[in-house]
Order: sequence, then structure tokens, then C-alpha cells
Amino acid sequence: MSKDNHENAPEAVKTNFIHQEIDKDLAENKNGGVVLTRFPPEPNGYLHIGHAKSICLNFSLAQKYGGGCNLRFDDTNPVKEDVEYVDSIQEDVKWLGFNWEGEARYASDYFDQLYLWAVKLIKNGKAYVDDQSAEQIAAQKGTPTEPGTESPFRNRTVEENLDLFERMKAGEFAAGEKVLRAKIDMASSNMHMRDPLMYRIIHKDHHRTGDKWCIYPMYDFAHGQEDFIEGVTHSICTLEFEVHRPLYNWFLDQILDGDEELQSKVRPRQIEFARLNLNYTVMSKRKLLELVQKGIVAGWDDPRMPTVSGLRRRGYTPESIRNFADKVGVARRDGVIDVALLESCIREDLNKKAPRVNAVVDPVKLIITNYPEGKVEMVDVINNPEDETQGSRQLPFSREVYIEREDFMEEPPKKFFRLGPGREVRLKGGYAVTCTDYKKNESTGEIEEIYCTYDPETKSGATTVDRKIKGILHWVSVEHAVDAEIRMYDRLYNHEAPSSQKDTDHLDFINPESLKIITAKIEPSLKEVKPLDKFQFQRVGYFCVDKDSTSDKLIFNRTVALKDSWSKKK
RNA sequence: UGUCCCAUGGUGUAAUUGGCAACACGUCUGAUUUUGGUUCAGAAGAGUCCAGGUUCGAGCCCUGGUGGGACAACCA
Repeated sequence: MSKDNHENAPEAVKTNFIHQEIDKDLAENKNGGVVLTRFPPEPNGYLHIGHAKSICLNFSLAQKYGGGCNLRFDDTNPVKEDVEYVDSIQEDVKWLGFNWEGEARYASDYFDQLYLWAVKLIKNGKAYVDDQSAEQIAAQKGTPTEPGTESPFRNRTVEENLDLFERMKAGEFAAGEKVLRAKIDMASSNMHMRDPLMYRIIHKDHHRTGDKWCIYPMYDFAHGQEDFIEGVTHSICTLEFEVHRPLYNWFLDQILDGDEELQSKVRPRQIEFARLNLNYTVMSKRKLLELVQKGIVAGWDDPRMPTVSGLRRRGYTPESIRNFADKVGVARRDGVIDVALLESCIREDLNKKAPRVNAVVDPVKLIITNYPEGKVEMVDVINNPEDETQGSRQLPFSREVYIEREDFMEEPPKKFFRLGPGREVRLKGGYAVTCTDYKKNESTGEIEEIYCTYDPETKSGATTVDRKIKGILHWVSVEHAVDAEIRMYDRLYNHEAPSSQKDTDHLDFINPESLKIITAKIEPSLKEVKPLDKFQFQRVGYFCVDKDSTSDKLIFNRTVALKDSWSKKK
């Protein structure tokens, strides 16, 4: 099933420290040469670009070593989880181009086994039921620099613990009344080893197991065992789980203790890497959820969101995201990636794929005074100079056309080679025109109309004229132009932006101009489009048809602007 | 007053078992171009946090600093 994973990804995958670790394991002939990874999201939100990095990493490891990668929902906390998220996660992983090994797995499928193992720990004197409140337990935990103190319930008999745990499971107690804790070391320098909770009581229906359970395992008591059950060899997670690794291994030791059959199975190994940070971007699910709930964005798939679904709606392609994940690399040090890298990845991909199209985003009328009134001629325009198989199309040209307002200046500076009084430019695919005059609204200062004459000898493709014309403008015939709603996106967060600002509210950095809606004049060939169709608006940027677009109302999302060295010079 | 992790151009990653620091993004030139896009050619920019040590030789090994990060949810 994993054979076709990654087929379009860059073949030269850089080696990283995880490859080196796996190579080492392989050299020692661990796990019989098998490599099985997994992507284990909790279904409590939509996937974002950070998850995409992890997905690409796990699946590309599987593909590099001829192994597989599981998709497993870590659904151990019913209060935060929902099937909506389960569905969106599967959709996003598939969209990114990956196929997991077999069916999707669920931690909840292992609840019975986990329960049995918890009982085993109790029987071995390695776990006990604690009657204290969350506050009391927290107080006894100590601090990173001071040891904790032992619970008064720590030395209950095995029989009593067994009985209590059984009754916890049976629903005899209210939430918070009792928990099951591992008996490790309240003085450990690692806080996670100070008798961590294994099970807590939650009286809430689970999206898969319904009301079967009212006790649920904590992450630490679940994750390593889930990996073990599935035969995962390398459990790749992010750096913040590093301090959990001793516990991960401790629980595995306990369940394997005295069981030769289990000991003969593959033992998973946790390896951590640095999570993705992008400047101007928040990646925390909690904050993203807040943006959705407060209506600051239109939903999880709002094109300004760093979610996979948002990026998809924005016009990003799976290839571009995979390529990005590859370029970002994998390491154990925290860093912040410049969004410019992400943007360059989508430009690179769309440059070869997206057909060029004329669209005037901020139109001003240009009238060709010596062009016959009422005359319309069709001109041939190449669809994509990067890909001649995309052919060409016919565009209506007439006496009045729209051009981009910023393509005309009353007093153009020397380096500006677009239109100005007396200047000549080419209307791409059409004729060369020379500006003879223009009409300006004296009170607003706005240019209302531009008057030009055209040279019939300069029709596109005509070889008779070899004049050098530097300025080439995109245009749309006024008579044939189609209106379209254009959604111009900017960064959701302002320059000072968030990720590192722990003490400030990310909402303080919201950019009020992150979405600007305008009406553009686009060429008539664009009338028939489907959601997610992508185009390069000539000289403007890459745009993607929105899912809400209809034949009556065209809506485009701007994926990313084109590079523009002129505006940079200004 | 703890434990663990990390430290390479502006940013992110590389650097075979120690052998004159490479690639990408970004920046800047120039050329081509019916997109100031693309493409092509080229440039600037780090001597690898600091100080010692081992070695013929250290970004890689050792020691000690410094700086940054993680860890005290009945979250994952």
C-alpha cells in the first residue's frame, strides 16, 4: 500500500540524523530489518503545515526503507475529540499524496489491552489507585528543583488497588474522585517519572467506544504501547516529548516484564525532532481553534489559515507542500522558517502548471483613438510559456481595454518602463500603443481614462516590425470583460508576529488587512472554471478558484503574489 | 537554584570513519524574455557561541563556560 507513496516527491532526500539512527539500527540488525513508522494525530483539530512536515517525514522514512507508515488516531481523551476531525485528517493525509499501511488505527481499539496491562502493573506492585484531588496530587509533585512527596495512598495493597481500579472501570466513582498512578519515583529529577497518572475517570461518550468506558488512559500510558501493539519500529515525535522518553521506555519495560512472548516482538524506539515554526504564523491548535471560534477567520479552511485545508483552498498543491517539507529539513534544534520559503515552493510548482490569463485587478480604461469603433479582432495568446503543451487561446481585442492602474504614470521615472504620456508599450498579444493623452479628475487626482493610438503594423506575431518595446502590459477588452471577486490575502499576523511571544495574546497581532476583497476584470475565457483551478494572472500573481465560486459569481483566492522587482525598487 | 536537549552565512539544513565549510530560500549584479515573471550567468555574505585540551590536522572528540529551549495538564 505504501509503494506509491511519494512518487512525485524530490528523489534526492537529504539525509538527516533520523536516517543515521535508523541506519544504525539496521546495521545492528534490529527489528529484523523492518522499518515501520506512524503518524499519530489526536483528532481534536485540523491538520496544519507543521503536521504536514511530520507526515512527509514519517511517510518518506517508510518509503526510503521499504517499510510502511500507519495512520493512528490517538483518541484517548473524548472531551476534546470529534469525528469531524477524524474525517478531515484522513482527507488531508490522502490529499498530501500518502497512503497509510492498511486501515486507519485508533488508540481506542486498544483500550481492552491497555486495561489488562494496567492490571498487570497493579499486580506487580507498579501502580496504585490514588484518592486525592488533582490539586493535592499537583502539590505533592514538587517542582523541577525540589523532589515531590509520596501520596498517602501509595502503599495500598495489590488487592485493594485491583478492587478499586475495577470499580473505577465499573463507573462507581465520579470524575476526579480517583486515578490510577504508576509507582515510580517521587524524587526523580524528571517530573514525568514522579508517579505519573495512567488512568483518569471521564464520564463522557467516546466518538468510537460510546459509553463502554469511563476510564481513559493518559498519553504516557498509551502511546508507547500503541506503538508496540502495531509493531512500530521508530516512533518519531517532536522535541517536547523528549522528557517523556524515559517513561515511554519504563512502561514498555513493565508490560514486557516476565513475558517472553512479548519480549520477542519488535520494541519501538522514540526519536524526537524539532517541530516546524513559521514566522508570521501560529501553529498551536488551541490558537487556531480560537481563531475559528471567534470568527476571526471563516473556518478551519480559511485561506489565511496554516491548515492543510486552508492551504489547499488557498491554491497550494500537495507537491509544493511536500517539497517544502523536504527543504525545511529535520533536526533537533528549534528554528523559525521564513514563510518566503513556503511561498517560493508554491511559485515554483505553479509556474510550470498554472495557465497564464489576463486579469486586471485595479482597472483603468484605455481608449485606442485610431482603432475602429465596434471592431473586434481575436488575438492568439500563449497559455503557458513554461509548457507549450498547454497551447494557446483566442482573446477579443477592441477599441477600449482595461489596463492596470499602476501601469500608467503621469510623470514616469527613468526606470519605469510602462505607460506614460508619449510612451509606447505593447498590449501583450495585441498591438503596440502610444499614449497621446489622458483624462484626470482634478478634484480626486484620479486618472479616469487614457488615450492612445496603435500601430497596425505591430500586431503580435507580425514579423514586419522589429521595434524594441520594453513595456508589456496585460489587458482585458472592456466590452468582453467578466467581473470576478478577488480575495487578496495578506499575512494574518503583523510584523511583530507571534510564535515566540509566549506572554502576549496572539490576537494582539492580528493584521486587520489580512483579507481585502476587490472586483477585477478578467478575460472571458475564464467563465468556465471549477473550484481549485489555478491560474497565473499575468504579472499579478497566482490565483485559485474558491470553493464557493459559481458560474454566476466567480471568486478567486490569491495564492501568492508574483515576485515584483519593480515594486521592490520603489 | 535541578534534570535533559540544542548552538554552522540573514533564515533553514549539509559536511564520508576528524582533512582547506556546501546547498536552498533571501539579497545584489548582468544577459535573455511579447510577464520587471521564468530561465541563465555571476556576486556579496559564516571560518562553524566562547575558552582551553587531544591531534600533523577539529564544525565534528574531551573539559569548562556562555546563550537558547524543554520539563511541575486528571492534554496530546
